[in-house]
Amino acid sequence: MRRMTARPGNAHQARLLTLLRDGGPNSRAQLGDQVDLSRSKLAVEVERLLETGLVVADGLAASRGGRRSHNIRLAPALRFLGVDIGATSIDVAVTNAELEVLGHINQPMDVREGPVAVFEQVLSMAAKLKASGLAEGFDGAGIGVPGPVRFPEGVPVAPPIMPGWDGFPVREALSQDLGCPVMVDNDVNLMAMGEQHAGVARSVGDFLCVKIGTGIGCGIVVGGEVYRGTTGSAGDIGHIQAVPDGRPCACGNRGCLEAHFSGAALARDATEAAQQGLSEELAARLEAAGALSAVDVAAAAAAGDATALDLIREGGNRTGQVIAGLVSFFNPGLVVIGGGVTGLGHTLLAAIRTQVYRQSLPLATGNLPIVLGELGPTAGVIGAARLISDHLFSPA
Amino acid sequence: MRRMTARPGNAHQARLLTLLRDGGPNSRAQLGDQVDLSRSKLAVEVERLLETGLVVADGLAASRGGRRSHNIRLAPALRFLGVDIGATSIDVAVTNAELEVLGHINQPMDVREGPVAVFEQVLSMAAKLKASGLAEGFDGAGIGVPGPVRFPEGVPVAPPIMPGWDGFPVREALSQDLGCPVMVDNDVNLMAMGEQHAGVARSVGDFLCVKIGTGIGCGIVVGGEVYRGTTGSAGDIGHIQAVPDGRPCACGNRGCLEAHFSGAALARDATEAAQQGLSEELAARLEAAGALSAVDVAAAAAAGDATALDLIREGGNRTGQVIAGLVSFFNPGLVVIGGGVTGLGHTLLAAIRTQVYRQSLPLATGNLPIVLGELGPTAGVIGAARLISDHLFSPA
DNA sequence: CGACTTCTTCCACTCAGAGGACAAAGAGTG
DNA sequence: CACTCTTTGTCCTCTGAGTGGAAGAAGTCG
Repeated sequence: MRRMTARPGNAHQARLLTLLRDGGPNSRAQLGDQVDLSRSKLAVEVERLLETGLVVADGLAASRGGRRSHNIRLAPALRFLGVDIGATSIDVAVTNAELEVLGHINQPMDVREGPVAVFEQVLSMAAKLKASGLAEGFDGAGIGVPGPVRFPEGVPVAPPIMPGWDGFPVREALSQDLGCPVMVDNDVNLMAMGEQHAGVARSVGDFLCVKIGTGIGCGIVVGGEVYRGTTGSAGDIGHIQAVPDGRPCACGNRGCLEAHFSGAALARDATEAAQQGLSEELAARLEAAGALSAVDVAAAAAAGDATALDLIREGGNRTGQVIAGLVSFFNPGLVVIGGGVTGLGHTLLAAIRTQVYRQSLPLATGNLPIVLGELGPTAGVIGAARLISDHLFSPA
Repeated sequence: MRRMTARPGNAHQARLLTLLRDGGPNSRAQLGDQVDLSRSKLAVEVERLLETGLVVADGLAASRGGRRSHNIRLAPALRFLGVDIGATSIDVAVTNAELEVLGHINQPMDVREGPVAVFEQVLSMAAKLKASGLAEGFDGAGIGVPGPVRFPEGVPVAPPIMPGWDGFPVREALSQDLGCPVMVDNDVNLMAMGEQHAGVARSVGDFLCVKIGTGIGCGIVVGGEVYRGTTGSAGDIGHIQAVPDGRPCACGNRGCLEAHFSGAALARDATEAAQQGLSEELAARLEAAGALSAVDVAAAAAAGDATALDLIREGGNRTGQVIAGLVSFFNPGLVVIGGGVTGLGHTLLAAIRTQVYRQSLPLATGNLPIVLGELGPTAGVIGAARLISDHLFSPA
């Protein structure tokens, strides 16, 4: 089939597309209730959208007490590709125009293998999804990378954990290979957009989304929009000092949050504890697997291992201290905790909450929910799909 | 004279008013270059503004090579009142519609005397300005208070250093007394707006404005707009933990930045040092005045007193640490340091810069100026005038 | 003085959008 | 089933915002 070529011709059409995306199939009448346009105007714009093929008729709606309305919906053949490149694995998903995930695959891979190898992998994963009959082609793709991005150009800048990616024209290259429009953003920002679109952050205007994975980052949403900072490095909280004169960090400083708590730090601490004989549980796992990861710590904690729980609590305290500072500064309406370590679950959450509620002022914490992300690994890919759909559903 | 009653009738007129406010008198042709409207449309809107009296003719402009243009400007009789209520003093100023300060008076007063006493004082200061012939009345007033504000209603909420102000209807009360529209905001936000309008932050979209006075606060500007947070307490960085298990703070926690460095903390430290005989300079000043303030420390430092310099450096380090965290998080394009302690000047600035440049990542600090505010005590009142003019120059 | 620019006004024309009238299609009622 | 009432969709007219061209007014420059 011919892929999506049209774009909304004006702001009204763009608004209608987003309503259909976020609210699913809808009747003209219901749309009219939401957009504050005259019926005639609405009819004209819907007609134009139908002509472009972005929107199709979808049967009759139930009666609301009078004549039944004809439903319309976004073209069911539209497909978006959501790609979430993590430090150690890649998530790729296909969604329809309503951003529902139709297929999702995950594959371990180290970003440090460089952009060429990574994108080869991404393309083969995308091909696999296509081959399974979920899509005949892609109308757009959103890509998340684990480092700062110059957003308008879609190019990673000075990514500490991604040597070889600096300045690589991700957007352009992938747009070529996939043959569709592409947008690139920091993975944390995409997670925030995902939780905003389909997760816990619906209907919250200003919130923070802290992602604890191999590193630690924070998505910042202001007035419903992701804030990226002057150079695209906003939310880079992994290198905030959490412990004065603490551990040396890869960045050259000491005591960075990331050096004391993150997937990588946790694995290292656990290994050390196991070798020192502090925990039989962890030692057994180390023996079995040859190396420990955050997942092992989570499992050990779930099994009641005191050392593992201590590690998590300790890390949660550190993280909570930093978040407390951010809460005082930013006064968000919600804090979402997500990322690979969500498996650490409520032990971690409790530690973070304790610190934040203790250290920040009541006015800021009074009505501040601190919750785990709802979408897990799909947050990133949904956010990626959302990113490209926001782009494509805005006037050209 | 009759005060300003009209408001711009549409977004075009609002835009023209702001252009005239920020750019001074201007010809129709020059305005046309900036607004992307057809000449005819522009002429119509200007005509309407002239009818309302908000704008008046102002002679002929210089020729740009052809027929000379007729200048127009904002009504010269328009007057805004800018009020900046600090913890220990009150600033009141009158500005014209271009937000130029025509008169400015300052009077010491403790906010803790409560809103009634303070506003009595404010009104008498405003009356004094009026009596000196600078204004026949006020078309609007902006008020800054040293604590969080529920912005839409213009009401202070839970202000720690302002007992008796919680919930006081500042906006409504002053609007009654002054007989003109009033807007209320946190003093730090107003300082940020002032520096943005007429100071160092012109043409910067995203920046932080750290005010170190009796307390410490931070104005946050995102995309040219002040960000106030969910409950109006954004930027309240005085109670971020700067020293683990540090000094007890009035808020109930330990180690808050404000407890270790602020006008109040500095005065206390200096007094202590003087009493312990660590500094002859400070001891002499204590003897002479009976008490020490931040100003004394600044003077002693200027005179080369080692103890005073140490105090400033120490405080700068602490503040710099906190700011470094904020820079990593927020990735601003500029950091402005202002407030009462600007007298501490470059010693303080150097200490802050050192910390920030050392602790934050290069991508965030690479092109990040950290500078002292340019406007000193007028930043607040200019920001206040800007606040109300933004309000009045927007469509009703 | 004449040629060329720039500024301003006037006017005809286009077009988005509102809103009313009316027809179509359903629900509810006796 | 006949009737009324409601909701939906379409058509048509009207208004007002805005554009762009033409022409006059008021300059500059050689």
